[in-house]
Amino acid sequence: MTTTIRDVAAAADVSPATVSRVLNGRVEVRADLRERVLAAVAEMGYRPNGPARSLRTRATTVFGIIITDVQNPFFTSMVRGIEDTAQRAGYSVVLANSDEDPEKEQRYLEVAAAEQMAGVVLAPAQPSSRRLETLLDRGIPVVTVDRRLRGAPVDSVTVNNHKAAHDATTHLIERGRRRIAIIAGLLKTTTGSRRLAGYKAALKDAGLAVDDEFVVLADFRLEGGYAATKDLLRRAHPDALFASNNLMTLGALQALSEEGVAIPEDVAVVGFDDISWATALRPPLTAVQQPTYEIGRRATELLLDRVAGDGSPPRHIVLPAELVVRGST
Amino acid sequence: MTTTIRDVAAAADVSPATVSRVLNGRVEVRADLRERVLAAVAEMGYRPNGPARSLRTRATTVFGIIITDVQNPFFTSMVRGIEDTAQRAGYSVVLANSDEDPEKEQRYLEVAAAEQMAGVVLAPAQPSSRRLETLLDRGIPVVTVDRRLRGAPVDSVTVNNHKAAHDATTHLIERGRRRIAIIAGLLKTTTGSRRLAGYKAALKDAGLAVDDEFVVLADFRLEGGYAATKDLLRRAHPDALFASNNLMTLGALQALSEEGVAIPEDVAVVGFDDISWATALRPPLTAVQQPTYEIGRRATELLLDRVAGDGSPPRHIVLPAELVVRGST
DNA sequence: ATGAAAGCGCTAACAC
DNA sequence: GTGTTAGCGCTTTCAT
Repeated sequence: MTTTIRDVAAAADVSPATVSRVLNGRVEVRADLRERVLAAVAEMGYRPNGPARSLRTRATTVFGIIITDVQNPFFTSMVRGIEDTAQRAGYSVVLANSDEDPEKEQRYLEVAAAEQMAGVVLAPAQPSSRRLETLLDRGIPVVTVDRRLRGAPVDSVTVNNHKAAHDATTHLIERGRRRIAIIAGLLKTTTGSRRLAGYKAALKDAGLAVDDEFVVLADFRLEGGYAATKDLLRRAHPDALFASNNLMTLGALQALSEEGVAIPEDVAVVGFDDISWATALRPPLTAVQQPTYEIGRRATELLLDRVAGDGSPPRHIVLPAELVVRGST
Repeated sequence: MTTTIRDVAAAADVSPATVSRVLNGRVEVRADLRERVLAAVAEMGYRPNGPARSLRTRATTVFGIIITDVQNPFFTSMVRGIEDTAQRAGYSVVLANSDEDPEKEQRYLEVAAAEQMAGVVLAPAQPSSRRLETLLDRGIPVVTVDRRLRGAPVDSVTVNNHKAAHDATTHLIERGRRRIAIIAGLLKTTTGSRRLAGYKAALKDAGLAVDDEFVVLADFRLEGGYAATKDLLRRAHPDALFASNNLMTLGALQALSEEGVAIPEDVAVVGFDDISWATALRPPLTAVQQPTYEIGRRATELLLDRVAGDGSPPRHIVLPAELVVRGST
C-alpha cells in the first residue's frame, strides 16, 4: 500500500482534513499542527493521489498541449515557452502529437476532457471548431496557437502571416527577382492560406502577375517540400523561392541542391519559421522569424487568466514575425 | 453537470455496473442490454471520467515519456516510435521535458507517480537510480532509453555506443586523418562516456596516441558544440572532428564555417545521430545513424510486457547504430 | 481553527 | 448475467 492522507493524519495526530488544509494552504492552520503535518509528510514520503484529488476537485494542475508535429522545431520551441510559463504558475504540461490528423486530434481532445486537464493549448489540424465542445462544455479553457479556428469562441495567439509573407515576397522583388515561386502549406489551415495570400498581394502591389505555374502546394513537411520543389523545377524556371514553413524549406534546399541549382545566384530562397541552425546552412538562410517562445508564453498566460475565472470575450493576440536577411537572398 | 455512468444506466434502464461492463468489455453482457447501453452512451455523448476510473482501478492507460530535450530530433523521432506502438495497444502517451535537469526530471517522475501512469519511458538526465523508487514502489514499470541507469532494476533500450564511436573514428583514420578531435557529451551519461571510450579505443587499436588536446567536452547542445569547436580551433589543428551528438554537430559545423575551415578538405566531420536533413547540409553529413523509431518501438514493447505482468529480470536491448558515409568525410 | 462525515464517478465483490 | 453495495483517496461542507 502507498501512504494515504489518513496515514499522515494518524502519524501527525490530526484529522485528514487538517492535512489537506496544510497541503493546500488556502486556510490557516495552527503553527504546531502545521509543523507536525509537514514533518509526517516528509518522513513518510507522502504524495497526494492525483486522480483522487482530481475526482474531488474536478480539475487537475496539468495543461495539455496538442501540436501537429513533434518533430517540427517551430512547435518544440513554442513548447518551451508554454512549459516555463506554466511551471512558474505551478502547472505541469503534457504534450501530444496530432500528426496533422483530425482523428488523432479528436482523440487527444477527448483524453484532455476525460483527464479533466486544467486547460489545453491547441495547434489545430483542422479549421472546424465543433470538436472543441467536449472541452468547453466541461469548462476547460482552450487557446489555439499558430492557427486560428473559424468561429470558435476561444483565445488565440498567432503571428501576422499575411504581412510576413508579404514582406518576404517584397524582399525578393527588391532583390530584382521576378519569377518568384511559393511552396504553399495546407490551405485548410490559416497559416497555409494567409501566407499564400500575402505572397499574392505582394506580387500585385509590385505590379507583377500571379502565375499559377509558380504556386505549388505541399503539406508542411520536409518530404512534401522536396517533392514540390522537384515538381516545380521540372515545369518552370523560377529565380526565387518562398517556402512557407521550415520543414518544407529544408526539403526545398535538398531538391535545389540535387538539381545543381546555385543559391542565391540561380534561385534566391526565403524560408518561414526561423530554425536554430539556419546559420549552419550554407549559405545561411534568409527567413521569416517567428517569436516562438513568446507565442507559447502568451498562450499560457491567456490560459492562466481563464483558469482564474476570466470570462471576457475571446482575445486574439497577433505577434509580429520578422524577416531576417542572410546569405540565401 | 456532465453526464455520469448513472445517467446512462438510468436512460438504458440497467445498473451502472452493467454500463461499466459493456464499456470495458471484459465480461459478457446480454445483447439487447448491450445495445441499449451503447445507444444511450452515443445519444448522451457520455465519456467516462478518467480520474474516477483511475482512482478505482489504480491505473491509467497513459504512458509518460520523459526526455531530456524536446528540441532534439533524436528524441522526437523516438517519440514517434513510442506513440505508434502505444496507440496500437490502446494507450495514449504524454511527453515531458526534463531539460537535462535532475530536478525537473524528479518532478516529472513524481507527476507520473501521482497521476498513476501505466508506465514511463525515461531518458535519464542523471546516472543515479534512487529516484525511480517512487514509481517502482507503486508498481509502475519504467524503461530507460538512450542511456542506462547504473544498478537500476529496469529494462533499457540503447545502441552500441562504444562500437559506433569506434567505427566512426576508424573511418576517419582510414580516410588518412591523424589529428582526430572529438566533441564529447556529458560524461555523467552513458552515451557521453561510452562514445568517448569508443573513440579512444579506436585510436589505440590503430596505434595512435590519444591526445587530450583533441578532446573537448560539451553538453549535447548546439551552443555547447559551437563553443567547444571554437575553443578547439583556437588551441589545436585537427584534421578531423567527431561530434558525439546531432546538436553539437550542428554547432561544430557553424563554428567551422565561421572560421573558414573547408569540409572535408581541411577537417573531415562525422556526426552522431542522423538527422533527417543531414543531406540538406552541404556537404552532406557523414554520421552514425541510430534506429530512433525502433528504439521507441522496442521500449514500448518492453513496457507493455511489464504492464501485462511480466516479472522476469530486467532486459537490456542493444540495437545497432550504423555509420552512413556521405560527403563530409 | 479543527474534526466528522459525506460524496466526487467509477469498478470489483458479492449476492442473486 | 445482472444488480446492489462498498469504497478507492481526497476535499469540503457542516458542526463544534
